[in-house]
Amino acid sequence: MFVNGATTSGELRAHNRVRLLRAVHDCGATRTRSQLTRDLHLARGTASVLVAGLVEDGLLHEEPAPEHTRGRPTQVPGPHPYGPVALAVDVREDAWELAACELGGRVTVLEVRPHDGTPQGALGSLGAAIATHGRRLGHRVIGIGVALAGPVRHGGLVDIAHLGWRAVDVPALLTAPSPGGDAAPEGLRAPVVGNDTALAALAEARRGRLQGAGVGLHLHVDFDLGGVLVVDGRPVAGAGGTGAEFGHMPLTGGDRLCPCGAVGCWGMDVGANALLRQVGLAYGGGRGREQAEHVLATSPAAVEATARALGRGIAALVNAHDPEVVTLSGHGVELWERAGQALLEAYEPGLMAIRRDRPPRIEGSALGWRGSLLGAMESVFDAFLTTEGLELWRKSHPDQGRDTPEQQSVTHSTLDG
Amino acid sequence: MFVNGATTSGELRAHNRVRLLRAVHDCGATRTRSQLTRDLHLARGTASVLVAGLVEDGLLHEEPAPEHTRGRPTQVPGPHPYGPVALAVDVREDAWELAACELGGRVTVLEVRPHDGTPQGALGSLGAAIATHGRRLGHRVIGIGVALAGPVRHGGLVDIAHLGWRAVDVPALLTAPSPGGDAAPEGLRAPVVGNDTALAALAEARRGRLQGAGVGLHLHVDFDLGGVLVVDGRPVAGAGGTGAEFGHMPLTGGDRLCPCGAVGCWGMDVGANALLRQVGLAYGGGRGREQAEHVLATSPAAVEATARALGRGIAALVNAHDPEVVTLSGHGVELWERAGQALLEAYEPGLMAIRRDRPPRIEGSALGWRGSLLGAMESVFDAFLTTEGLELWRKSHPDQGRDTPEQQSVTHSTLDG
DNA sequence: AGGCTTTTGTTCACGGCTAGAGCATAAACT
DNA sequence: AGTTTATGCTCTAGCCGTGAACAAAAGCCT
Repeated sequence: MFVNGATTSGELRAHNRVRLLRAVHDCGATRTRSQLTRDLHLARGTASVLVAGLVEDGLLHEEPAPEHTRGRPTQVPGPHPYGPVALAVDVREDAWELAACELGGRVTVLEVRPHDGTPQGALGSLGAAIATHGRRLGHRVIGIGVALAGPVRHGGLVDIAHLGWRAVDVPALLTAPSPGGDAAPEGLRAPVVGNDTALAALAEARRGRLQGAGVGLHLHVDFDLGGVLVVDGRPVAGAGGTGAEFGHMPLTGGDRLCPCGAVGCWGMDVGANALLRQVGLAYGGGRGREQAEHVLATSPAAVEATARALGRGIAALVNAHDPEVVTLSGHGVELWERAGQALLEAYEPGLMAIRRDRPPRIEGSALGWRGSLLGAMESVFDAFLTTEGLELWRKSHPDQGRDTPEQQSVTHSTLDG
Repeated sequence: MFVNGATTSGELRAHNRVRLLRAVHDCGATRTRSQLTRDLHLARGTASVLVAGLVEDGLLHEEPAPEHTRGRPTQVPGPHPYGPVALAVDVREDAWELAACELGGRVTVLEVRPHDGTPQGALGSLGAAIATHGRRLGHRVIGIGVALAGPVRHGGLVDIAHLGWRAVDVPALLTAPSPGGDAAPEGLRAPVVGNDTALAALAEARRGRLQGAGVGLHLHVDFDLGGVLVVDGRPVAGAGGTGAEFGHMPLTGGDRLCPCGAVGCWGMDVGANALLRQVGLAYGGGRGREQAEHVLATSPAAVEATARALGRGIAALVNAHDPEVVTLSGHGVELWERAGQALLEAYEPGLMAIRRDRPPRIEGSALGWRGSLLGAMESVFDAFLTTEGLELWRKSHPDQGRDTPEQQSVTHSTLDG
């Protein structure tokens, strides 16, 4: 029932390797070795052996700490220059962004490209880009995480109602050889697809304002509204992976038919589509991002109406789940900044009386629109930073200790370029 | 971030002790030692040492397995006759029930008593009963779990709107010396209070129809409606412990003021109060259980209307959370049995189109009205079956290996009597 | 500049733990 | 009664983290 329990001496070592690497990753490679030793309650000798092993395996690289006080100077373990790299992608309705991420979370954007919203248009060019960069990074690639603006069914079938995507097999389209483009190189792992809201929540839990929260609620506002509960640092993604759809509950008393097939979904009253509808403009189909931003900037009435709908829904969710914090990303940040008062005026009366003394605080995300991309990265590292993931790396990198000159130049230049 | 990870050799042993004990508890002490050895991937020698240690500490007791095939017969580890006992209580609006539970989950009901619904009336007599039985069981008592029909704020403050309980300090009232009754004996642990819905969900996850479900939804129907998400075998109890209130979301479009202080809560349309209202009877105040049962048995129209409201709300929650199973307890079992068709007719249209192919199954609880009591027990054992919990037991039972005659008679007779 | 203090990295003997092999045990099968 | 089969028990080997002693590398003080 409980995860991650070592039962033999060997697993013990593996488990401590994971803990150390996880600690380095989570703090962004800022903690010194002596700090890590203290924080993880390790003996100095143990830490010594562990770090040496991880350096040997090409996972870590130590550099002198920039600041000293007294005593022998310590080192800062960070990503190995030829160490693991996660490819992360954020696929929106109108463009995609591909990035490479090192252990510790440093992100290098590799490519950004607009597309036409069709599965082939969006995923064909992306598949080729992944193949190209994947080949250049070689065995350093530990996984590919893809954030998508729609429910992701088990295995990667994606539906985006307002774009007409119905059960699109995203991993298959991404690895299929595109005409004129590269085919996916052998040995490249299959992409792991996730919902953009769930991944934004994951990033918020690891590097944003949900850090340390036992139970948090994250809402992501784009054309419509997504939301998910975060428990112990992990979004609750549902049994089939499609569980970040808090927008599809009838919380605001509407009776409009939602593209999802249900009636009165709350998400229809919050997001770019709702803003456009408020001012009488055409909406839907994943179009109108600029117009919606214009409405946000110029039409306080529409913004406040949307903020009130958001506040009413948040109150219902807070009643049900009792989160510690509520975080907003995407357009939610602007709604909160521009019409926070209107939001709170709808929020507070919707709360149960016992929650009104200390309602959970509402915060805009510190990660802005980057959350989904960062979450895609974190999902890759979550799979890697396990005993199994590290064992796989070890097997495929048997002589990482001695730096092979050819490998250096090829891989190193790519991530920095 | 991850729980339960051993980092030293000593913790390793402690961790394996917990795993073994947990396995015995979860299967109800039915697995043989050889099965446990295989299931936990232990070497036979290791299992030998572990079991011997746990027997020595007065935690386990081995008996010959009733059935053999070929080969040397094996033993079945079960609860030690003088081993740990959890006290569990279910406090409803009109009565409470106190039980003693052994490792493995065997329940012995100690006392059932009606009360008048006031904090003093309900908790005074209960506190005395706990003191009496607690004294008799002595150091065997590892904790007291209390299920209560209202939101439980951090530390044990309970609000039950329709009974007029406002921030009632339940642990304090339970341990205060009652006039003419027993005071709590020294050393008896403070009661741990939980919400009845959350505890029913916990029991369902451990011994009911949510077993093995990664994400499940549990709804408990009594006078009104409670609901909670179950993730990896644990109900998500919220930041302050009041997170099992799915009934307080406006999912059915009503505009009635709820006793909780919000408007249009879904829970007002599902439960005994709703049934009474449907047929024009007086409702509220935690009264009318028999009348409501009469309505359930004789008024199909009222039952179907309630079932439809339940179905509509479940659809919204399924949309949001994508659970694997939905389980119903309390009156929910009867609603499902008597008006399952009406429930499904409201359920299916409320689902997102992508969920209609394989909607999560809905099931009545196998535990009936016993869920909350069993959940209270499980919450006590969850705290006990940890490295810390077992260490405490070991310290307070230094000579458990040799059976002390006096201790035998006193403690043994009590649990069976 | 030289010695002292402080903090960290390294090495190694020690005790604890599990794995696994070999042997003993106790039943069912032939 | 002997054989087969599965399990329990015992002991050695190998691995792991601890903690102490020692080495190293800086800042601080005189």
